[in-house]
Formats: sequence, structure tokens, C-alpha cells
Amino acid sequence: MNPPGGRTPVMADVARLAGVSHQTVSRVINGHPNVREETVLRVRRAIEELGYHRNSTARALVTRRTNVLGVIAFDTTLFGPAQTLSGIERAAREAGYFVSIVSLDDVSPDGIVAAAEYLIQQSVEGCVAIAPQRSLVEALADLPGPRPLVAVEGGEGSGLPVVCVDQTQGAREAVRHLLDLGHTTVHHVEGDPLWLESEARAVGWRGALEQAGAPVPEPLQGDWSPRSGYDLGRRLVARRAAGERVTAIFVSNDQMAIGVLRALHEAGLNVPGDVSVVGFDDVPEAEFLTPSLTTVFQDFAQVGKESLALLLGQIGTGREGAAPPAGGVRRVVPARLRVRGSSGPPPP
Amino acid sequence: MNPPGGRTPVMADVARLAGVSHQTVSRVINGHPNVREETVLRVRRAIEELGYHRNSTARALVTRRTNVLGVIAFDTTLFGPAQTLSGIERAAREAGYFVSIVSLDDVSPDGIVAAAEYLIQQSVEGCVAIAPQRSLVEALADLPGPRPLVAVEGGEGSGLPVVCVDQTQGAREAVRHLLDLGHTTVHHVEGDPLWLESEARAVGWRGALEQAGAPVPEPLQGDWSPRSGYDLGRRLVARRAAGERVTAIFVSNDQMAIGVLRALHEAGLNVPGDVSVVGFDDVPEAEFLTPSLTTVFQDFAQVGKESLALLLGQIGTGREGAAPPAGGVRRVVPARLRVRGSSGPPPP
DNA sequence: GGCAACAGTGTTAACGCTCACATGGCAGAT
DNA sequence: ATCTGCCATGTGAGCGTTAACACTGTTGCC
Repeated sequence: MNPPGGRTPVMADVARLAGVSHQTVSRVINGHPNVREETVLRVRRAIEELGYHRNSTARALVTRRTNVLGVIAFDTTLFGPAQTLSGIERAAREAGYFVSIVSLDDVSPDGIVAAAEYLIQQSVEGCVAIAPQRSLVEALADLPGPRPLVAVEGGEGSGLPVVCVDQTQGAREAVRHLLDLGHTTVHHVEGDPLWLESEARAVGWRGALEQAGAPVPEPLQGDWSPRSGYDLGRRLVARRAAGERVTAIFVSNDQMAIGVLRALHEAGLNVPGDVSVVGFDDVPEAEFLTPSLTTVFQDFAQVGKESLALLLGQIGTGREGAAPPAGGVRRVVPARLRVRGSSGPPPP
Repeated sequence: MNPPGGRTPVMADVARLAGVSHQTVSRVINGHPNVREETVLRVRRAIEELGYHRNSTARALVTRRTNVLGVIAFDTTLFGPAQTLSGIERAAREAGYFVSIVSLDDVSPDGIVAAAEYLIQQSVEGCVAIAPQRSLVEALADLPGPRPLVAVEGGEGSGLPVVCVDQTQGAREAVRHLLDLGHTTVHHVEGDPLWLESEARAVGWRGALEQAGAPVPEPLQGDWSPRSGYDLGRRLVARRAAGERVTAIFVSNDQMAIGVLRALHEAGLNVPGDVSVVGFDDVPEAEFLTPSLTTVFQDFAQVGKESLALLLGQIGTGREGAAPPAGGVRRVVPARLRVRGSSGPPPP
């Protein structure tokens, strides 16, 4: 490169080459209006020639804006979080922000503190927490962590602004769909009991049953994994063998539903002939399982977009010194039932 | 807060409160050895009291190290990339680096240039590209993008250091497994033809057939989606109906394999009785499909770890001014066949 | 007793940028 | 001719930190 000493070029190098002051270079870079056309061109050429790039660190130091947003996530390999993260990342880039992520290995308070510390260290301007667990949301709400902070799927009452899918409504629709088909009740395989989504879906399930005056069977607790679905599916098969009437199962996510389907199949039970199964998430393969899986779709991309919008709103108001929107900001994205082949009328 | 004016406290504020110079504060923060125990304590107390956090921007400016690594990814919602990203993130955090991600919406040259630009803007110290497509790798290798740069799954010949799973070996083992079971040949459903993984697996498939002297049927081109698997599965069913002997199918990923299974099922064909199916990826649900899916496991966590190690190595050598490791650095992580229920001997 | 070595601390100068203000020129109004 | 105002540009300070060096006082050794 051209600049003396082979350093990476700085603004002063560009200025020298273009025959202007460093301030004029700055003006050109930032699109300041009052620069003569010809000067702009000359500076641009110099920038090109030197391969100059603005040092974002120096800029951040003086403007006090890092242009970095943080994302705290729990398990980004799961379908939902991965989708949400992707949505956030896209929206952030469009808004001119960088995204720095930290994924937690476990929800221990220590881990959360460390993550919060980590993001503060990095001087993020704001943060989205994909925080599907009550303990995590609460810890984040109380901690002196990065602010502003928006929670995705965080339950109510934490005081944090929240964006979430209406899990309860989705679950209710799923269960109502099964009841409408003629089932006298619906069994439930829950997700990881620590997750808010699991809780909210269970609430929806129970609500729909109670509203219909249907009996509420004991739910089974899984952990989202296909294996737990399989194990609990076998449990349900055993209950059935013991005389309990199990004709419909609402499973809290699609992966577990796959395990349940497997257990039913092994027991020689037909889906939906003997037992109907409904999942949650609408993973891409749901449609192509055998039978294709009735499930509940969540618009994660929308969740990502909304949470970023909320966060940017907070950053904006924060900067203008206005009062942050009063405690209970909450945006809810609706869920949609997708009826497919795994649900049908009960056997006679 | 205590510091005058309600600003966020800076080092000088801490220094004043502790009755030392700002440099001593800096020493305490950075764990410099030559500070009296009692002074350390006093400074720590002052830090605590003021809620002081080091300004990472100022630090980065003077040390010329941002402590940020970039990750360029293509589609982080797919199983492989999501896993790899997670592995990278974890390894980076352990090494004391922040991770900034940018995911490409498409592989257009423009998009790539924009992503490269974006990361340079952010002054990343290095970058991992989860770049599964030839065009992407080549564009990145040629572009004046962020450096050092490590490619994950990038093919050979780009000159970039590469970490990848041995796709070809995995595919070869899968096909050999089917041939060993007695199949006279193995059909192949390819992934997205633009992806290197797809290419490498096809190479392994063809190689194994040729080595065994088996005929090489025309492969079918998919796009990784369950739907394409389904469509191509129906195509194979049609070929079978037309008299072609199709008893074993090697599918380039598990999602498509699910679609193929569905198509076979719809045609009344039994797996593995009539047709054997082998996938690739070993997604968590593979074991719980009906039948459980024989597939090839890839250790993505390992890939993430290795790529980060490679990148850190480059950053290290770069800093010490040593020559970068000669062109062809390439770390290969082995793939492992997981035999399950979807593969068996051919019908008589 | 004198001198080197070192621990413990302070002083000053960068790092590369933007902001606030200063300057000079030229148009139009007075 | 003088003033006002705006355009185009330059000058200087400062953002908060670390690095280099300078300065004390104590210890150890000949």
C-alpha cells in the first residue's frame, strides 16, 4: 500500500493524497452535503487508491455509538431459536447494526451473569434475549445487564418488553381441532418444563379441554428431544393397554411428535386411525412425514423483525431522553394451525 | 452514579475515588503483577462502587485489537450450518473473542461483496466463512475481504485454509454399506447442485459404485428440502414402475431422505424390504423416524472447533509477522456411518 | 557506603476519528 | 462600498484507553 511505512491507511493519508484536510475526508465519507463535487471525487479516488477503510473503533469512541446489538440465545441449534436469530440478524443488518451473539450452554445464574457481562464488555447498544425460560428472563430482568433489552418469548411480569408467539392460542386451536373431530379428550406431551413455551402450550391445552368440559388427563413431561417423545409415546401406549382411552395426543413440538409417532407405530397403532397426533413448530419436514404431521406454525421471521423494531424503538427513545415506554410493552404474533394427515376422527 | 455530571464513569473517575492514577487502575484491570495488594483492593472497591466497566472501544483503538471475529454464513437455519455456527461461537468465547455474524440471503456476488464489506467495516480480526458453495468460496478467496479467513466446507483449490467433513468418505461408506448388503447398485438423490457438499457426496457415491464395478445410474438433483426429496422419490418410484431395478437409494441429506421415505410409502413400497434408504447428517430425529434412518454422522461441533483453532493460528502468526502457513492448509473431520433400520438386503 | 535491581506508582503521548468552531470567499441585500 | 449570510474548507480539541518512560523508595550485594 501507498501510505508511508506500510501501515494500513488512515484518514490523514487519504487527506494528504487528495490534497485536502482530514475533516473533508470525513465529510465525504459521511455524506455531508457541503462539499464541492470535484473535491468529493478527488477524495473518493484517493480512498480507492489507498484501499482505505474507516476505522470503526475510532469512530465509535468519539460518537459513543458502537452500532452493535447483542443477542443472547439459549440453544441456537433448535428450530425456533435458529429461525428467530436469523430474523433478528437480517433486520439488524437492514437497520445498519452489527449483531454479536452469545449462546448460553446452560441456564445457571453464573452463565447468565457471564453472558450479560460479556455483552456489556462489548458495549452493545442494546440486546435481544431469546429467552425461553422463566428463570432466564427473570435473571436478565433483575441483573445489571445490557440495556435496553428486549425478550423474545419471555413471559409476562418480568417488566421487560417482550415479543412472543401466541403459544396458548396455538395450543388451544390444536386441541379444539382435535375435540371438533370428535375426540372425547386430548392427551398432552409437554416440552421441557423449564421453558415458557412449554408452559404456555400446556395452559392452552388445558384451557381448551376445560372450556369444552372434557376431562384433563395427566400430562407427560418431555424435554423437546425426539427421544423423550418416543419414551413418552411408549408410556401412553402402556396407559392405553391398561385400558385408558388415548385417541388424541397434542405434542408440544414436532421433534417429540416424531418420537411419539414412532412409539405408536411400534405398538401397531395407526395414525390417525387409532390415535391422532398434533405437533407444534411446523418444521419443514412435518409435511413429509408418514403420516404428514398436523402442527402449529409460528412465524419466527416476524418475531425476529418485531423484536428488533421494539429494540430500536427503545434505543431511539433512550437516546432522546424520553421516558422508556411504560413497563408492559408486549407484541404478540399469532400462531396458525396447519391441519395435515396425522389428525382425524377417533375410532368408533 | 457518583461521577460528576451523571456520566457513565471512566477510568479517571475510578482513579480519583481510589486516590491513584488512571494508569494504576488500568494495571489492576489488566492484572498487571506489580501493584500493591492493598492498592488493588482499593481500586476494586472503587470500581465496584461506581459500577465502572472498561470501555472496550477505547481499548480496541489503542491496542489495535477488536477481539471480534466474523462469521459469514449462508443459511443458518439449516441443520449443518446452525451446528457449525454454534460450535464456532462456543470456541470463540472460550478464546476470549466476540462473534459477529452475517448471513447471506443469496450467493449473488453483490451479496458477498456487501457481507465482506460489512465485516471489514466492523474491523473483525479474522473471519470464518461457512461457505458451502463453490462460487461463494471463490468469490471470498478473490475479494479484498476480511483477513485472515478460514473456509468451512470450502472445496480445494481456493487457496484458503479449509476445515471440512470428509463428505466423500462418508458417502463412500454409505454406498459400500448398501452394496455389502447385496444391492447390485445404488441410486442417488443429490442435494443442491451448487453446494460443494452435494458435489463431494456425489463423488463418493460414484466412486464407491465404480470401485465395486456396479452400474452408475443417473443421479437426481434436489435442493436439500424435504419437498424435493419427495418429488424425486416419486420420480424414482416411476422409474421402478417402468422396470428399472431400484432397490437402494443414497440421499444427500436427511431432510430429503424424509421426503423420499414418504414417496416410497405412498407407492406402497416397504423400507427396507423393497427399497433401502440412507441419508446424510444424522439429524436428531433420524433415529426416530419410521423406519429409523441409516445415515452419516458429521461432527459439526468439531468442525467449529477446528476452524476456530485454524483461524486463531492465522491471527497469531499474522501478528508475529511469520509467513502464513503455505497455501493448502486443510483439516478434515471424518464422517461416520450410522446404520439403522432403513437399510437392509434387497428383495430376492 | 555505594550502586544495581526492582517493586510500585505517576506522567505523557499516542490511537483515528468526529465535533465545534474559525476562516476565507463570494453572492445578494442595503 | 459595506454588511449579512451561506458555502467550502481547515484547525484544534477531545473521546477513554494503553504503552513507554520517568520517578521514587526499598532491598541486596560487593
